[in-house]
Amino acid sequence: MQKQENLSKNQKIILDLIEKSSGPLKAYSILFNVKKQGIKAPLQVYRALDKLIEIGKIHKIESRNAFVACKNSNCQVSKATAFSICESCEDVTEVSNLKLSKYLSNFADKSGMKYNKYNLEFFGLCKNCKK
Amino acid sequence: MQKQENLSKNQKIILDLIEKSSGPLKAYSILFNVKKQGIKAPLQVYRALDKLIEIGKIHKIESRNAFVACKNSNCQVSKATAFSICESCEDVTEVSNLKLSKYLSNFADKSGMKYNKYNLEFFGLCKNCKK
DNA sequence: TAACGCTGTGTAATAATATAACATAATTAA
DNA sequence: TTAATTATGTTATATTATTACACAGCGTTA
Ligand SMILES: [Zn+2]
Ligand SMILES: [Zn+2]
Ligand SMILES: [Zn+2]
Ligand SMILES: [Zn+2]
Repeated sequence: MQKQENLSKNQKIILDLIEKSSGPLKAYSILFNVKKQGIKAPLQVYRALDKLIEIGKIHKIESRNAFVACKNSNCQVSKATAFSICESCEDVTEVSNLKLSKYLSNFADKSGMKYNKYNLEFFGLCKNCKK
Repeated sequence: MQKQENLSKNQKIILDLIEKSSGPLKAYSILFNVKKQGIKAPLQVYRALDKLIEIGKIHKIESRNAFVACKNSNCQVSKATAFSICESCEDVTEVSNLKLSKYLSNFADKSGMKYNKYNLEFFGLCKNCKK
């Protein structure tokens, strides 16, 4: 895994912001929040996001167009991601369940396709919201 | 399940187009293709898409912002979807595997979340592309 | 019939998300 | 030290999706 020390300036700024956030952040909200640190254009944000995704430091929540820090310590799983998303408060938690990831990583159907990556999003109501 | 006869004019036009397509369609490509049938504005397309998704006739491929017809006959599974996506040719196939859907529908982790829906996207190379 | 709720339509404007194109600097590899 | 690779900065633009408002059609029901 690439060390954080190897990240570029913009990548560090943006990873730092995402890691400190309590929930998923959207690209333009990230942009807004890093303007004071000299990042002025969407592309600067998207480029950093792309890199951070590539090295597994963050993940994109596809159904929300939002980005979260990886919560699996020393994550190797940018290619095998699962999240649970509360449809009421929009809280997102990264699911880390070894049985699930093994099951999905080994999944094969009759299509003859070779999978090298998956993304799973569960939806429902979190503990708080289902009260 | 709602029958196609109950669909509105715009909904029928758009479902028909998606069902006849060999792959996922994007919203503005749909718009372009139904202009001759009197559908002129993005919102008309998105409204029909929303309804068709709601009743399970189509699904959205979240990672691609594209829409496909449901291939599970008499589909009740708009709340439990799985797709395999070829990263080379962008071909998309709906995975229908009873074991998988049971496994995921019953999945529960320690988070205390009650899931009522999931979406799973597998990525890889299809038969043709991995040659 | 009239009032109402509900679903769908039409239209214009705009918001939100993401990328293309081009120029340059910094870092790494050969 | 040349070349290749990676990152940056900037402007413009493309793509995806929603807000807001006006109105039409249909079934319920008062
Ligand atoms: Zn992770
Ligand atoms: Zn919640
Ligand atoms: Zn389906
Ligand atoms: Zn392919």
